[in-house]
Amino acid sequence: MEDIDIAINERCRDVLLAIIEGYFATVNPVGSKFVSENYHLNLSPASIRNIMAVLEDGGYIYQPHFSAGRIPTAKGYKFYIESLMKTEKISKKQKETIKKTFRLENRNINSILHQTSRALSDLSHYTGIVLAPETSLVSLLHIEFVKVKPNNILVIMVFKNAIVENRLIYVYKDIKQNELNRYSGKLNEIIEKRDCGIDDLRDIIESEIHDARENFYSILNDMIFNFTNNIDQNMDNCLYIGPETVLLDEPEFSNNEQIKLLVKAINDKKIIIKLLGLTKSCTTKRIFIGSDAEWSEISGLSLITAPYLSEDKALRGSIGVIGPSRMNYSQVIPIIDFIAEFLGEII
Amino acid sequence: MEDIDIAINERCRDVLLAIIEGYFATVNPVGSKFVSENYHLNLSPASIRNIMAVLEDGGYIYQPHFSAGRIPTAKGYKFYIESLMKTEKISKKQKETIKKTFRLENRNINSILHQTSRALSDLSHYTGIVLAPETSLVSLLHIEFVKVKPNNILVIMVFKNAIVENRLIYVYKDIKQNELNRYSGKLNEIIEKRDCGIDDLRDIIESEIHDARENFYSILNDMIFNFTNNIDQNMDNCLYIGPETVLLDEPEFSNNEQIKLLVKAINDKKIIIKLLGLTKSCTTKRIFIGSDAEWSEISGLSLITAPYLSEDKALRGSIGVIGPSRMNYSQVIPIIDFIAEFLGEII
DNA sequence: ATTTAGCACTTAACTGTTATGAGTGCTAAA
DNA sequence: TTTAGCACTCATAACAGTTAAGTGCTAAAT
Repeated sequence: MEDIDIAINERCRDVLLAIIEGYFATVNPVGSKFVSENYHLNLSPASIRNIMAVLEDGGYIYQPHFSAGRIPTAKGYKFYIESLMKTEKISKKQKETIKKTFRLENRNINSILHQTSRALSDLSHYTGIVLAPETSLVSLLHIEFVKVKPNNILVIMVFKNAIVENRLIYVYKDIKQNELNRYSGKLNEIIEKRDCGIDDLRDIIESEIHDARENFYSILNDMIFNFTNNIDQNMDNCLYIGPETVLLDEPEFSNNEQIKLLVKAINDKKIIIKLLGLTKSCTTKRIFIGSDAEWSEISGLSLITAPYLSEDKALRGSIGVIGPSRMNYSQVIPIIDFIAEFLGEII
Repeated sequence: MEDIDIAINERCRDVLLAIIEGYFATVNPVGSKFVSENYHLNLSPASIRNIMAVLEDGGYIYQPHFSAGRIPTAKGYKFYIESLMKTEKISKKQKETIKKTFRLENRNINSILHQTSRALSDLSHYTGIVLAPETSLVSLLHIEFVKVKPNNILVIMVFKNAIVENRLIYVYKDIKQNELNRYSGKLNEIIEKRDCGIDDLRDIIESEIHDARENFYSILNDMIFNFTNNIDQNMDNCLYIGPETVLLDEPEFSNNEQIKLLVKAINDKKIIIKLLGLTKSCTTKRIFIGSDAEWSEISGLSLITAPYLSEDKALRGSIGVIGPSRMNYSQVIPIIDFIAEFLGEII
């Protein structure tokens, strides 16, 4: 299985490009005759076969069975994307259309992310995904305690990026709303004075408000414990996935087992979160190709991801598109790049 | 296609029961010989064939092709569930286990609903779904305005059922946090005095606070417009669906097209919301069987739903389980009933 | 030194035939 | 009223044969 290191000359590149484009067009293994007839390389099938043998040694293409044509491998796709493909620039008009699809007024972050995943799906015609930014590190803007019923207090925390999180907590001693207001007032004072995240706040409280009542401590403990503890739970909410059913109709998923793998791969949010998470901390886009080292679970699918970053750099997440490996990279990649940038601007 | 009205006597019932149970066990069309040999009805295959012909005329069973055994129809399943099946009671021990799976402390409603869908999935071994209760009709408990940045105000509304909703709105005139606090203080006074939902509040404001500044009106207008306008959007969030991939491995979905239909049916949330919505306003459970009048899109699947109702009757939603039509109704139904009741208690 | 034509070979996919087995409906006997 | 017997239908699997696509290799041509 180890690829032989081969020198890829001009002719090799041409043939590889022809195979990849031919495969994109027909979704069938591409043979030497087909390349010779449809791409004006001025080479006979026999010559092309020779070159194909070289490309196969190099690990760029493979044969599904002995007497079949060739199909690009993950390595082949990567080479294509990096070196062979001509990226189409996204037109100004298209940019305007994208911007229009976001109704910007009166939005909470939830619906922006939702809308982003839809925009990605609509424009790429594949499945758009959006990983929400982490909130745990963002500074707090406002805290509110609301007594819902005896012993039940709703803790609402507003972060500087307008994200609102809330938890209902149970306290053993009943506390009046008035008293709760005093607590929250005190905390908001602290927050206003200095920039602090949820963990910082806890430290500050411990070191500064020694005279606080016990209640106060227990509420805060519960609150923070709960927040940090529920992150894992919230992971589900953090992922916005567009319609996966469009992928089902792609010709490579005509086989029974392939379909099941596809559905399972997309429903296995853990893996997708892992892959998108890898991108989140990058500065540039990444491409995962099915059966690749990083995404070995399924072949035939590709995931293109790009990070986004809010202007104040407090918010960091990533977006992506899942499609068949033979998707139209030259169109999809600029769309993702643009939407990632645009999303960074508006959040 | 019209079913002939037939009298179902004791023997018919026995044979139908045998066919249904046989089909559940083997997932294959059930023939007369099989029934005769495996169920001690003391009848020869030939007699059973005669009875089968009657059941087929009545529309309770059908043949996939001429020389095949019989499979229950939707009508057959319904008759089985209503008249033939012995419902297993859920044991006290099982009840305890269910209760334990809910960690009750420090929860927001989101995670409770999430957990419910998981519990449904785990216990039934199929796909659990939960439709969140409508919030638009619930009374308000608390309102808060937080200035996020110039011209951007975050509106947070807490309802009496501890549900928190928030929207970021844009206002043309910049308002200081102090002034916002005065506004929210005023609104909270009103809310405290009388029970009112979001629409009521608007009416009260219009008729009572004539001296309010223009800003105040415009904020409120935006806020309420946005809330009522975004309900449709939020529908997506309202549905919690358990793992659908478990259904893929059921033997009836071995065929290519069937799998696609299955995935599409489950991903088409509109239909599921419609079906669950039908149940929400009912007082008792309902069962939808695939290819039925109400759920014609897919055959082979069944949806069992039950409404839940909070103690104060303010919250009304529904839960359900999607599984193959030959699922173990006698076990799944009591589980759903119990969880629906339990969920009503804890929210 | 390349390139290519020619040829033998491999494989998947399709075709047609046949056999098998499961299950039926009907009729006549018990 | 029940059942044994029989002719019939249809799906499925197995088998052999054919076709078409595509390959690798070698020897001839450029």
